[in-house]
Amino acid sequence: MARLPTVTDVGRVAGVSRQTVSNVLNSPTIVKSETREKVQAAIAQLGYRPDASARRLRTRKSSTLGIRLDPMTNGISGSVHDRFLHALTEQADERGLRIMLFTATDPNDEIRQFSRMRDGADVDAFVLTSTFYDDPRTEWLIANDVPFVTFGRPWGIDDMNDPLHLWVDVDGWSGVREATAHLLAEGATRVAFLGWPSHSGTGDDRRRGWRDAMTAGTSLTPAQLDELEMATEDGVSQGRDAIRSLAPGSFDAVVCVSDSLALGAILAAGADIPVIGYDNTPVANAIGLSSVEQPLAEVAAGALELLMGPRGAEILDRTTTPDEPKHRLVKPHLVVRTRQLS
Amino acid sequence: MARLPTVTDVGRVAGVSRQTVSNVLNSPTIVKSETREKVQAAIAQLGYRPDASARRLRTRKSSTLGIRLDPMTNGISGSVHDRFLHALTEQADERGLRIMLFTATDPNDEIRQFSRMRDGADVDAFVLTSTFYDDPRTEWLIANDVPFVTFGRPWGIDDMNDPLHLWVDVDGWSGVREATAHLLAEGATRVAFLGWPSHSGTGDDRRRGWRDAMTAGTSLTPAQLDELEMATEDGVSQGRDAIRSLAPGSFDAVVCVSDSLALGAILAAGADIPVIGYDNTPVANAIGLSSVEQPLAEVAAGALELLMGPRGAEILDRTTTPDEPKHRLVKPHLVVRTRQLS
DNA sequence: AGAATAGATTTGATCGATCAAACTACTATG
DNA sequence: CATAGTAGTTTGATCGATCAAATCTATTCT
Repeated sequence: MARLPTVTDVGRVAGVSRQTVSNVLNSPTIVKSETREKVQAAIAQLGYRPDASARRLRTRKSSTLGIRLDPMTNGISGSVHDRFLHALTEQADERGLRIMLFTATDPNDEIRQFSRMRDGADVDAFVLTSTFYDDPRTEWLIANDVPFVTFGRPWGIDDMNDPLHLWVDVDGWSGVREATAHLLAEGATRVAFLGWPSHSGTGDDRRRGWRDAMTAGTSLTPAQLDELEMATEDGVSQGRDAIRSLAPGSFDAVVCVSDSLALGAILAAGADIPVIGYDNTPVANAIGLSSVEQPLAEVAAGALELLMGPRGAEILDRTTTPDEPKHRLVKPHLVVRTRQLS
Repeated sequence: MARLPTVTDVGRVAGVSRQTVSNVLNSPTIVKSETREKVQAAIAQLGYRPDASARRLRTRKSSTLGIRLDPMTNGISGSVHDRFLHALTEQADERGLRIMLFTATDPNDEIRQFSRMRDGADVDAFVLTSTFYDDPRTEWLIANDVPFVTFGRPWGIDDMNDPLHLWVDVDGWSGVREATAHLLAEGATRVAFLGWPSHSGTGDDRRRGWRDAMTAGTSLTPAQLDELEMATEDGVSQGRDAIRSLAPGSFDAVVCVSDSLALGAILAAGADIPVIGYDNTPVANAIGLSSVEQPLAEVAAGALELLMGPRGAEILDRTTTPDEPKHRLVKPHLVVRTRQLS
């Protein structure tokens, strides 16, 4: 196969220099429009594409985002990460960015990967998912001046407004609150909450949503709410066991922090008790489980906007752009379904 | 932040030339071991990492594989792609390759993306998933001399042994045959098959597995088998409706081409009828559904082996390596569970 | 001893693009 | 009229690595 055309080839055909070709590509406004058209015709004629590696070498930008591919420990909810990744890839492409994957066994390994990819000039920025308390990854990235954005807010309280930490998150509080209110409006009076143990920021946030809705919509006392509140690790059988441990008749509906737990709740509680899950996974769709849907396309768009500004095609240096917003909280919405199962 | 060290910097510290440093990295054997150690010490001391863009520009290799991220139209079975991607990323990393994602709306759009990424020297090779009859993508890649491997065999009969088309696939015939034989061994006599309409190569292959097992393990006539065979689009409700259309008592077990269909079958057939699914998705695990597990790590390893040879770190030109194997069929295995549902 | 050979390392050129500065042609200004 | 200014374009240098060929050194052969 013949050598691919270069800027020089295009220039020769168009009767201009290589730099003018480069200008047509990168700063079209400074080129006389007549010349620009000649060059564009030559580009089309030769089927020219800029060589990504050469451009990256010169500009010191890779136009690539790194993102860790989670191992599928999440079970059913893995599709959330998957859908987010898809949305991110699509929208990044529109902005001229590529997505590069990596894996890591634990946070420290992940930091090692950051270092590798960063030093190799492989990526310009990282997108992190599943942040947690005192996340060492974000500390490292900030300390080493590597641009990044997280899907998930920083859960150490002080960090929420750290201008160096860009984040997008879904307002789980609002989502669970809406789900709970929906159940109350449908006639439930004692909505149980099936959540995660409280070391999870995300879980605590969703729990507050349930508690606030219950406090506002019922006359139950805090102590009574405590009895409706359960915490367990994620999983179908864990959900089932948790609901079985409740006294029958002590609750008439359940809100869960995940579809896995919700599926377990359905199995234990039977057809008469309405259940609402979280994440709107394919399973929820399959069995007719109402669930809180995270607007992942919006999250992806938000992440890119924080990194690149509303329209740009370049990663901004956040230390020099104090006016840009630093975080974004998007609202999920409840998808109501009628049960197909049991 | 200080400029990152280059080969020249390393050479200065080690007291050798830049090319020797390069040799230590790329052809360690030609460097005297004493010198090699000095250079390696300098590399460690400076924390040197080769610049990926510079290397790629010079070598004309990106050390990157492109893979399309499927939209989650697959519902429950999306996790298969996800797990494959994870295994691929991990093993590619071990071989010094990175994985770059892209999306496409249809096969022609995908071809356009191939062209873009290829011309930009962004990727060296592609990994394709979900091949189908007369796939235009593989034709294009072969015609344009772009290395690739597919997860899924080419379903046009002549193509199966095309030495230019590298492929890995899971032996669905064997998986479904094993599943069917298992049900027969457990006492079933009339195992129904819930498959896809016959324009799908994968589906046909799995159907043959069931038919062969039934022919070998029962004395049912072909006409009787026809009555146990169903075809429908994928989905839980489709599976449920298909099973409901069978006369009750006309079957005593079901094998399905997917976990989605299997879940539908369970809902329709009730607790007494054993059902086996395919893909071993998180849902199967959650509800205690037996299912055929695809060994995706093996598939990923096989894909890389076909592209790069058993140990290499470079993509081979398959036109010049007639001795390397061109495809690989891996055997899935049945995961037996006891039902947790209904 | 002198030449040939292999082993180890260095030097110059190059990959394809962009940056920075220089140049050209033409207009505006005192 | 000469000088400065500006828009548009070109030339030389550079990013960091590897390739190809040259150089140097030690060893072997006739």
